[in-house]
Amino acid sequence: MKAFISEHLDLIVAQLKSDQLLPEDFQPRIQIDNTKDKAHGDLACNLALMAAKPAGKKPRDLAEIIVQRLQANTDFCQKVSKMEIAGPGFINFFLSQATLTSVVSQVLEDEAFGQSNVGQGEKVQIEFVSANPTGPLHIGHGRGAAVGDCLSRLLEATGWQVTREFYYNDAGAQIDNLALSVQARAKGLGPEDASWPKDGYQGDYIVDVANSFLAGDTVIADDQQVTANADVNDLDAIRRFAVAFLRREQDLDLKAFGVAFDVYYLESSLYQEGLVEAAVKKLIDNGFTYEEGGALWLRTTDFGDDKDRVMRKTDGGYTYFVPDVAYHLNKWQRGFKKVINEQGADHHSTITRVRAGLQALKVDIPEGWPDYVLHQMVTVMRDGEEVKISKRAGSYVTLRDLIDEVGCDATRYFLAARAPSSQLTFDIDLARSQTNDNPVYYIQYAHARLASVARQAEEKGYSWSEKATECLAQLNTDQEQAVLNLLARFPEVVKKAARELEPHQIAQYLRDLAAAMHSWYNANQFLVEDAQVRTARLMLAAATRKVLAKGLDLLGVTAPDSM
RNA sequence: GCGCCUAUAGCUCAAUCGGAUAGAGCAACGCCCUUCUAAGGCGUAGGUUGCAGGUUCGAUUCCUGCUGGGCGCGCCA
Repeated sequence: MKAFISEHLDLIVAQLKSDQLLPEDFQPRIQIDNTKDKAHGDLACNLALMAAKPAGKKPRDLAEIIVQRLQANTDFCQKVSKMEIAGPGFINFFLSQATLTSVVSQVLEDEAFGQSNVGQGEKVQIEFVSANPTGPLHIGHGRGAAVGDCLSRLLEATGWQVTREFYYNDAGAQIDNLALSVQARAKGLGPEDASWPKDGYQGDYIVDVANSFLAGDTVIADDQQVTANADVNDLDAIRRFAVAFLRREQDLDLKAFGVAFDVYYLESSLYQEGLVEAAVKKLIDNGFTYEEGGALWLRTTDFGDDKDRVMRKTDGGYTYFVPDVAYHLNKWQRGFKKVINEQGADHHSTITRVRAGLQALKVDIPEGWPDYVLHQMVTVMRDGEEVKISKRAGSYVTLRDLIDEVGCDATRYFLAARAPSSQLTFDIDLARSQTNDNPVYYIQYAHARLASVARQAEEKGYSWSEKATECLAQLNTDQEQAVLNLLARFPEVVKKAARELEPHQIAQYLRDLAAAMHSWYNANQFLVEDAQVRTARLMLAAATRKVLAKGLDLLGVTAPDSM
């Protein structure tokens, strides 16, 4: 509908230009907004405000001219029943009843309602979580999982071909530390012993890994199968087993969270396939490196960094961002013109380095590539006190804890319902309480109520057809109009959330829609005697239920038929 | 010291690439279950949008400078 009005306004602008009321070079970005206040109609436009100065007229006078010309168009007036000039010069559009209710049949008939083709089938890769296999996933990973998966769903809904990818370091110093820690536990040592590895992982899960290793267990993860040989002196075997064990554990957590990946990418494979060496050679050949103090440096300051960065340490090993550059070159070469990295804001300093490295490769990668979505830190509260997140201390709140205590739906909703750029306080006590403090229940309850209405309509033999559009004129209460307006907004909300990479906009929308539904439910009885009214309400109820379910699905939250 | 994020009602958060009177939930108070699920609804109260400037018809939004909070600033990842 916005597009419809926008097209007509474009025509008006063209007319005004040819009538010399507007300068030829005037290029307005015509903005059609949803109104906050119903008194302002359904949609509002600021064209007269934008064009007033170029036209040399008062905004309200110009608005008057625009409205007159629109009123001359009968096609337009069929869809827009009334126009008003308001405030400094807004033009408010009141949609006709037929226009307002048309969304009901759209929703009921179009299984793809809300979807669009903005992405035009282009490939996009979303890398998220990417936790190292040194322990169970913590709540920060949970936020990454929730946001990353919702972004994936949003982009799928807007016509992109999405690859979900998980990258992990299976070979670095932290993995050595992991292996040493497991070995120490296998030998019966604890953190209190003198020979306990320096900075060893102290969490209880290390004991589990050690016991499983000693028991000769077999674990399967990421298409690899590892059987423990129970030899506490075989550090290499311990390393392989520990990585597989923890990867399996992480995958079970992610599965319980409703998140699945298409690709698991191992840092070690970058070395095995020579991609790191190839990238380094290219950087050297391109002249962006120099040797100093026995190390090899990349001149990242050429690309906006505040100082140059070491690529190859004096011990011959590469610093972490070098394989990162090789990895992203590989992403590019796999044909991903659009890549989104969802990661914790504590790693934001890598962005400049990776982008600098990619530019220095000189392979025509665009300057701002790839995109990043950074989520801020999550603070966990329990019993009114902050629970510290520390991977090495082993006393952090795991994603598994949350899923077990709070439930998958509520956890996903809480972690995705806030802007990623905002810090998040996760109050476990609040989230796990079975009271109505929990906003996800509010939305799910709206869905369950509508499902219940549908059941009872069926029991009473109140059948209806999706084609009964003539009944829709009966939808004239304030509450029904509010629901209709919100339903019509759904496609643009999905598009906007996808464009701005902000899943929380969906959560916000769903809350609004649920609120409108609950108000309606309380104000109007659905299963009334009047067949016309009843059918209209059942149709709107079915459409609302469908959109609630679609929205919840974008968040990865279930839409229960009863609660 | 430098970089990124952030500051909105008592609390947790929204606010459409700058729009009209800044909105929800929780907490507080008052109502509504003989009616399709009260995990609900209706109403009241609650604000100098951290501070000071600037840009403009219009600023929570953009710019500058302060102040407070978080994260980062390693030949760790």
